Amino acid sequence: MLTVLNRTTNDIYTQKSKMKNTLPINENTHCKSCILKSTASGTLNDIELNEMGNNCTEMQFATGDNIIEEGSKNIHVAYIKSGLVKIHVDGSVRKIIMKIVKAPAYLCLPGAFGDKVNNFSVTAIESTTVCLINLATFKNFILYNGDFAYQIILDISKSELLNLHTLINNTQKENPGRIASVILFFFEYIYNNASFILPLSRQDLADLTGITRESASRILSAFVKQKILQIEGRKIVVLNEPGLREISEN
Amino acid sequence: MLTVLNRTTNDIYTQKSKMKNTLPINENTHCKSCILKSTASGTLNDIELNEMGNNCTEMQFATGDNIIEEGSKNIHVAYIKSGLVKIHVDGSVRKIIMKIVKAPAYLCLPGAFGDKVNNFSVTAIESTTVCLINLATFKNFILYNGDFAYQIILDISKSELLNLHTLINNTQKENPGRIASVILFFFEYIYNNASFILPLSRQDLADLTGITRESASRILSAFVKQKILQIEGRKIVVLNEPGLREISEN
DNA sequence: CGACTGCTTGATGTTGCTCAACGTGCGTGG
DNA sequence: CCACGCACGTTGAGCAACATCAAGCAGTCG
Repeated sequence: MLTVLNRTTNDIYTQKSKMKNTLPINENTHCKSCILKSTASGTLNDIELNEMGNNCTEMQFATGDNIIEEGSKNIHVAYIKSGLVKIHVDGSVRKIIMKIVKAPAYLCLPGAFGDKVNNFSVTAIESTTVCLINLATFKNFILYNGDFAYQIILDISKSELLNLHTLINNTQKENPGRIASVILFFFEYIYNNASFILPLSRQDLADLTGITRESASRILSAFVKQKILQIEGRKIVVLNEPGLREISEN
Repeated sequence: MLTVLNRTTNDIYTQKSKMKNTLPINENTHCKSCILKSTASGTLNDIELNEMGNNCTEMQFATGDNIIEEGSKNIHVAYIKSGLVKIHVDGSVRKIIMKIVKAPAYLCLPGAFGDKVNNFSVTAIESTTVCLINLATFKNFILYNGDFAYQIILDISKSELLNLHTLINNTQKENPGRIASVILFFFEYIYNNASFILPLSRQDLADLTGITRESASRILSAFVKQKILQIEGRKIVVLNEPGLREISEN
């Protein structure tokens, strides 16, 4: 059963392996010695960790690679050990980027349990390492290890409170405020540095904030004119953080 | 410990009992015989149900009564047995109604576990019966009953997938589409009837869709002119459902 | 009766989308 | 190799959608 599952996992990813750089690193991962364990996995004992190792595939994705495809069957829980991804829905007319998630984190846990198929696509926006854990194995840990279950609930809860901010950001603010918030998010939360390379195109930035590409571009230009930002392609330097913060709060 | 908790619960609600009609119905609720149990509670055995009964207060709220106040300390899990509520955040400038929740349902589970204080206010918009369950008791069920934990995770997951629709509704649609979606929501999901009394003011409708009171009013008037709706105060009759659906899909 | 709340409608200004033009870099195929 | 299509980025002009401001109306409560 375990090996079969592992093979299934591989099959899926070898079938569509026109992707470059997308290779399983380790089919029988040694979760026991993993130093990037989630808080939840920290509650597992050696036997459970061994079982997790037997039912988990670690994979490496390059920038732009598709990690999870919307509509595909839901047989894993994805945990990102390192890297950065975007979670998005690609509608016919417009795309929406739901959020940017940095490692370490579980991806779309509510999606994994709420539905049989994936509700979102996930794409790497930096080089990213992912553990794909067999959903049945994961469910067993929830059923038989209360501490694990509790940590998972905490994890989902916290991530949902963050979603609230996205919703407020995208419904209550004018466009410059939305862009400012996203810039601050990367500054403070992702890179913790006033100077960084934005891992998103202008189109992505627009999809993340629910505005058009043109508006996003114009707003960035305006920020440069106001000496709030310095921009060179995707390289951004925040020159006036208080100013940016004021705009983000509208 | 159990009785102390129960007394604490009561204290909170007697202190602020300028509210009319807000009375604990039953301090030692007989959860065992409750026919409105949640799926999660269905996994509890008699001993656990008895413990839940000892740590849970059932209360009745009238329309307009505040059930949970934003910023208050988080010591219960709220479960609505019957009725209808709005979950909202009252900002200084604007209010946001996050969503409308009908019984039976747990309220803001992610809020209960993700933070020490409540992130939202909850207000009854129809006569509503609520069970307030001691948070520590609830946590124990998660820790020691895997089936319960799993059901709670399913519950949170499904509710979060619904939140996605809210987000899409409020970011991807123009104002008439948002209003149309809300009308359809009450028609199909809440009342299952083309004719109903909207339990929201125009202001609430605006806060729920992220638009202004005036716009909401104008859009409703337009729908009447187009013979899509018939409106008399808060009474709404859907005359042209396909038309409404088309607008809601933009 | 006046004060107040909830609702509606009109006039006006602003925001931001759409359309369009133009430039750039990249990959593909002749 | 160049020509071409294509995604990305920037900027301008015009227009539709909305918010804001303002006025007025009906119902309610003290």
